Amino acid sequence: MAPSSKKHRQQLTRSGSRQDRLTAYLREAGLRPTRQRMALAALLFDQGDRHVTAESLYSEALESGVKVSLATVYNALHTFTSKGILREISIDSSRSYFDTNVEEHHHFYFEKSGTLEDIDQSQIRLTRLPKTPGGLKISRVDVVIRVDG
Amino acid sequence: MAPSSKKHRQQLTRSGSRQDRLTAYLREAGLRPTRQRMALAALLFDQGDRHVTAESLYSEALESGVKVSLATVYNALHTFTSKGILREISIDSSRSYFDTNVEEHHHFYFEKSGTLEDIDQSQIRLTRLPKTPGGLKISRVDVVIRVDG
DNA sequence: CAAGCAGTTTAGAATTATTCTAATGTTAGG
DNA sequence: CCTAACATTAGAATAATTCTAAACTGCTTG
Repeated sequence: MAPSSKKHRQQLTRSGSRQDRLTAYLREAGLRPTRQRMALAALLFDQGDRHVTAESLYSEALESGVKVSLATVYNALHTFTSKGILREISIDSSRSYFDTNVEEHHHFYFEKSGTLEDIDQSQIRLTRLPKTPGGLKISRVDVVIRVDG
Repeated sequence: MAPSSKKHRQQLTRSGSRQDRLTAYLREAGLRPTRQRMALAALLFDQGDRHVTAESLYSEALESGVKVSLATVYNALHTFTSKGILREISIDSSRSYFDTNVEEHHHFYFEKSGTLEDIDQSQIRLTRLPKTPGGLKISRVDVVIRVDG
């Protein structure tokens, strides 16, 4: 027997510190916590660091019974990125990844599987960066180590 | 008055150390020096280090009166890359660049203009690379410094 | 140097990834 | 509750790239 929608909502709210945390997270980023965003945020942020593509997240969402369109997934990923709660990584012209780790860090790229793995910033020492042309400000430094496997 | 085809060919051959060099270059790479490849190779390799996209090279070819199709440009770029005389760089999911500099080196990426500039390997000191997972072999390390200009 | 085959080129169709559009739905504030 | 601002959606549109199958050409052989 299915719980009444009221009871169900209450359960969600009660067991909801997770929901509440996500809501707060989106709000802090200046985003309205809509159903779709909440569902996607749950998939993204409830399981440690992740690297997703629009398609992979879309599939996951469908599998877990969340009703969203692919356009919404693209929207959410870009919006999240512009608000700083995701980071976009482009390895291959055919694929753009979104990384839930927004700290300064780097990546291993596994050529065969096409997957990424984070490398903590402390694991790589970049000394002697060259002067930027015209003294332009560096907005980001990405190191990608491609490995054959 | 147009030169006879024989004379023309002779001229090309005579003034042709450039042509000959390109022919040799393609041959060494294991490629047949066809008209289209020669024309594209001339555009690519006769003017120092370059960063082109398929579209940009295609435009150049058309402007300089070379008859090639876009498909051929893609073909040539990928073939050249697989033979090691070009190097592919993906900065942005929407654009793939081909770099005539195939030495180990790195890049500045100018976010506003969407252009690249080489950074000699000696200009960056990468110390303490992390161990690769499973001891996998590193096939390449790319450092991209994005600058805001 | 003619013949033929493997490797190339081509136009256009097909595919893939992503963005746009405009209509509809939802959230949050008063 | 009402409403304005913001989000979502399906489907069309766009952009970059790849595929296909037919025509062509460089190169080796006879």
